Order: sequence, then structure tokens, then C-alpha cells
Amino acid sequence: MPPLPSPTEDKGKAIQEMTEDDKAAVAAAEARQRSFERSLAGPSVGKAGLMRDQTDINRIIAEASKGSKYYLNQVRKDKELTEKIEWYQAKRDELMKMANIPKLESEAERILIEVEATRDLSQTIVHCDMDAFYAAVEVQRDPTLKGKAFGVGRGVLTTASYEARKYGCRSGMAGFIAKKLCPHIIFTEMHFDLYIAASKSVREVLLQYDENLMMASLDEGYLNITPYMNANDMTAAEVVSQMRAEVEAKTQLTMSAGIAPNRMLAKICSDKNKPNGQYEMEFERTVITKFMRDLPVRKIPGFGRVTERCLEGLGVETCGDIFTHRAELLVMDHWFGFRGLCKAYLGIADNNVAPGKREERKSVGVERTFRDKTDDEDILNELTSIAEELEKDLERLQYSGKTVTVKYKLHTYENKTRAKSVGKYISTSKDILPIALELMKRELPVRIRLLGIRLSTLKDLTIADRGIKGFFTSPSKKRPASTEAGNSRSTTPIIIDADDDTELMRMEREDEAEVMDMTADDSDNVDSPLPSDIGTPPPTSMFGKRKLSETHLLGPVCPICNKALGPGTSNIGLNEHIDWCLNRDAISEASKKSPAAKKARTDGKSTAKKGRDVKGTMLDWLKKS
DNA sequence: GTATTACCC
DNA sequence: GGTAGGGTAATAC
Repeated sequence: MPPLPSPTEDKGKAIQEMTEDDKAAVAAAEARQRSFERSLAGPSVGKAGLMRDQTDINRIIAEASKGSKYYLNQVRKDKELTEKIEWYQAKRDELMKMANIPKLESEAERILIEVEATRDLSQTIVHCDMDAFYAAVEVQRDPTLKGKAFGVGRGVLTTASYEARKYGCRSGMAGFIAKKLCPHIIFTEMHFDLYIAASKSVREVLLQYDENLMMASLDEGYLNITPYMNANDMTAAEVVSQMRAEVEAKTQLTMSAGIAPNRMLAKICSDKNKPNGQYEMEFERTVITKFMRDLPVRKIPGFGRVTERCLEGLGVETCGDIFTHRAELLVMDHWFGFRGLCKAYLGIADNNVAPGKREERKSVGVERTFRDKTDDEDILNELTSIAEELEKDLERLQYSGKTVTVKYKLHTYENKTRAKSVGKYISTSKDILPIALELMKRELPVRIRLLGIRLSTLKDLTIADRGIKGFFTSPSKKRPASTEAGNSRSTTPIIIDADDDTELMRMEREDEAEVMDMTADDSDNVDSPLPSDIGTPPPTSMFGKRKLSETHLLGPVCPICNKALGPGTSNIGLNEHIDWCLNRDAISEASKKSPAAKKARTDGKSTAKKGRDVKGTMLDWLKKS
């Protein structure tokens, strides 16, 4: 019998013997593991409010995934991301070391004030979101599902019923993982035609409240109810209550809604009292900024898992942290888009609501996942079948295009794309397939689990291509009145397959990444210390082999102006350049090297030119919430 | 124009 | 054993 462990060998003692550094390392490793498990759990985890102990759920998911190729791919991606974050951190430290922090902060505040000036509280925007839409429709199809934990879709869940969500099942989750979390879960097939029909019913109701309804997908949409409120002398809450009641009466489906001055806030609000609830944001600057302050950045549409982790690496978890870290974030503008972050912090975003236009479609594609294929003939046959399906879609949707992109996913889950453009618009398998085959043959041999073809650089075939002769003749094709009664915005004569509501939906959709698209308005800001191309999410190519070899070829690249400084530039030379770069733009004006630069600055159109007292007031005002 | 990545539902 | 498919946009070269 082994001796009893002596008191000095117990765990407590072992921990005692750890140095502070050891403890910190253990804590960091655990945090990293949790972070990785969170990312494994899927994109929708963390977006919606977590209900139970998500950490435990994440652990079960990680356990179930372990060892699979998918898991290994996630490990690889996680490693890359971790390196990227470390790169950002090093970059930040390097830049901050030589920066004049008070100047950076005042510049950041100047930009915040500029962004604040764009706030518009005049429009009442509503985001409508059907509750577990596909699942709710499935219950109507098969009432025995009512009250049960079930998921819609095979392989991957497109929707989980609320009962299944209690166990941690989420949309986008692998079916077998859902089964681990909830062993009694039931799976149902998708019935797209039913969702389309239900969506159409919902849309008909919503259109009565705003004829410019913007559908973001089959189950959600944005409205601007300002005119309706005025015309009917109703409050926003009254309008939305009535609208939701009307939707439920007509479809027996419940809907949640958010009311706010812009689309981003409305979308966040629609989640607040889900399911079957509504939430109205007060149309008051201080209330909005207070709301944003504690909001995790991940909640903002367009901020996904990767951005979340990158920002987390810079100490930013909530929108409030954006202000706290404004100096670091400004210096990292090129990779994080400082103005976009400002908009998130201030709760400012687009409030335009307009249906998407048909001619705005960018691509049509078909892709399929299957069990690993290695046989060349199998692969090319699959490609043929995909091309035929694509032809049907193009015919149905009435598009042709010039760029063929073949996409495949290796058995390791790595994605690849190969593209080729041709001189004329094509739309048939006869034209597309040879190009796709040519692109794919060059890749053989491969072991793949997915294959797809996408056609882009589109031409809308429903726009009559009338030549100079036909210019004055009225177009022959009219939009059927039945599809979109009273859509006065549509000036282009187009024809829509009245039965194809999926297409309609897509057409009405608009860019979801509201806060990230803030590029347009600062091109004339000569005074800005920022590179002109702001508003860019972090590219992964900023580190790693390619960039390193470039550094060898081109010399170091200035992180401020992004220019290569030429081979042989020393670190000192680089630092001098960066210093100049920062100074040039008056961030480091206080170094007082150049009175001329100071003068130029004061003469500029900057909001900050009035000096310290005004700035101080502005800062207080910005912080106030 | 091509390839990759992030993001959304 | 097993992790979708339809898209959009941005970036670098």
C-alpha cells in the first residue's frame, strides 16, 4: 500500500509553491481554453443572451468535437488567430511607446465629436424578427412537435426550438453535437416552400406599416414607421404592438421587435424581449450611450467571433471600453477602423430603410457538401451536376454573368477558390461547365468534402437591353402588381417571378454590417492623422509568411501610412519615419519641434482648433451618459 | 481580376 | 461517423 500523501504533497501546497507568474500562466491558459471552447461552440453562441452556464455547455461541445477533422481545423484557426492577436498587441505597444498619448486622446475625441454630429434621432426604425421562425412553421406543419425539443435541418441545425435551446442547442450547430447536449432532440427536414409562404404573409402585414420595408431574410426586416406614426397619431410602441398582434392573428406566428433611431440599435433591441416581445430604446442621446456602454461588442451586427477576440486582445469587451481605449484604438485605426468603433460606442448607425434592388445582386451560386471525394471522375461529375443546377437557378432568377468561381473545401476543412472571367455574359451549363472543369482539373488530385460554383459580375436579364434605337420605347416588362403593392421606390422596370419569394427576400436585403460601413464621408479631411482608408476590419494577411517576405523585399512598412520604406531601412530609420508620420499629422504636436506644423493645425478646419477649454467641455459631454 | 477572410441568417 | 448553403463586403496583390 502506498504511503498516504503527506500534507506537503497536496494540491493546496502545490498551488502555494507556484510563483505568481506560474499562477498567472495557468490562469491565462485556462482563459485561452475557455475562449477556444467558446469559439468551437459556434457563431451564434454569445450573440444571443446566454441562458445557463454556457461555459459548461461549451465544454461538452468541445468534448464531443475533440479529435475530429473539424476540431483540428478549429485548433489551427485558433492558433492563427492567437498569433494575429499577439501581432496586434505588439503593434499597439510599439506604436503607443512612441506616441503622444494626450494628443492621441484629444484626436480621438475630435473624431468622436465629429461622429456624434452625425447622430439622427428623427426617424423611428423598427426591426422585426420572427421567433424561431422555421421551428414555429414546422410546428404548424406537424403539431406533434409542439412543446418538444427539436431542430430543423440535417447535419447542421438551421433553427432550434426553444425547448432545444434550453439545452444549449443553437442554429448552425452540428446535429450530433445537439444530440449530445439534448439526447431526446428530434430532427425535422426543412420545408422551404412553407417558410416562404409564411414569410410572405408576414411581409404583407409589415408592408402596411412601411411600403419601403426592407427584408433582411425570410424572418426579419426593417421598417421606418415615422410616417405611419404621424399619419395615425400613434406612438411607436402602439404601432409595433398592433403590428405584432396583426402578424400573429394572420399567421399564428409570434414576432419580436425593437424600436430605435437606427437599424443597428433596433436590431439589438429586437433581441431584448425575445420571444414574442418588443423593446423600445429611448430616443435620447444619454440613454443610448449609457445603453451602449455595457453592451458587449459582439452584440453589434457585423462584429463576429474573430473581431470579438481581436478587440478582447486589446482590452475591449464592451462598447464602453472603446472610449477607455480610444488612444490605442486610434493608433490601430488601420486594422480596426476607428470611426466604426466610435459609431458602436455612440450607438450611431444607418437609419435608411429601403428595399433591396434586383440589379444589386452580386452573385448566384450552388454548393454541396458530401462525404470525402478523392476520385477525379467523381469530382468532375459532381461539378457537372452542380453546373446544371446553377443553370436552372440562373434561368429562374434571370441572370447571366462573366466570372466563374469554383470553390472547394478540403477534407481538412480548408476552403479554396479558383476563378476565371470571360469576355461575354454566360448563363448555361454548356458555357459554365468547361470553365469550371478547367479550373478544377488543375487542382487534382484532391480530397474534398465540398464543391461549388458561383457566377458573378452579373447582368440582370430582366432589364431590357434596349439599344440606342429602343431608348425611347417603353419597356415591355412590368413589375407584377401582386408582388409588391405600392413600392414607389422601384423606378427600374423589372419582372419578378411572383412565386419566388426567396429571391424577393434577398432583393430586399441590405448590408447587415451597418456600423462597419462608415467609409464615405471623410475623404476631404486632409488634417486627419489617419490613413485615408479607414473603416477596415483586420486583415489576416497582415502577419505571417507573406508579410515577412515582403518586409525583406520592400523593407519595413510604416504602420501609420502603410508605406514600404525600402529594403535596408533600419529600425531606427523606421522609428524616425513613424515619428514623422505621427508628427506630420499633429498627433505629436506637443513635441513642439515645428511651430509651422502647429500653425497649420490651428488654421485647419478641425473642431478641436478652439483649444483646451472647449475640448475639456466636449470631453465631459462625450463621457456623460 | 483573383484569392482569402469575416460575417449574416 | 458526423459541422450547411445561400449570400455580402473588404482586403491585398
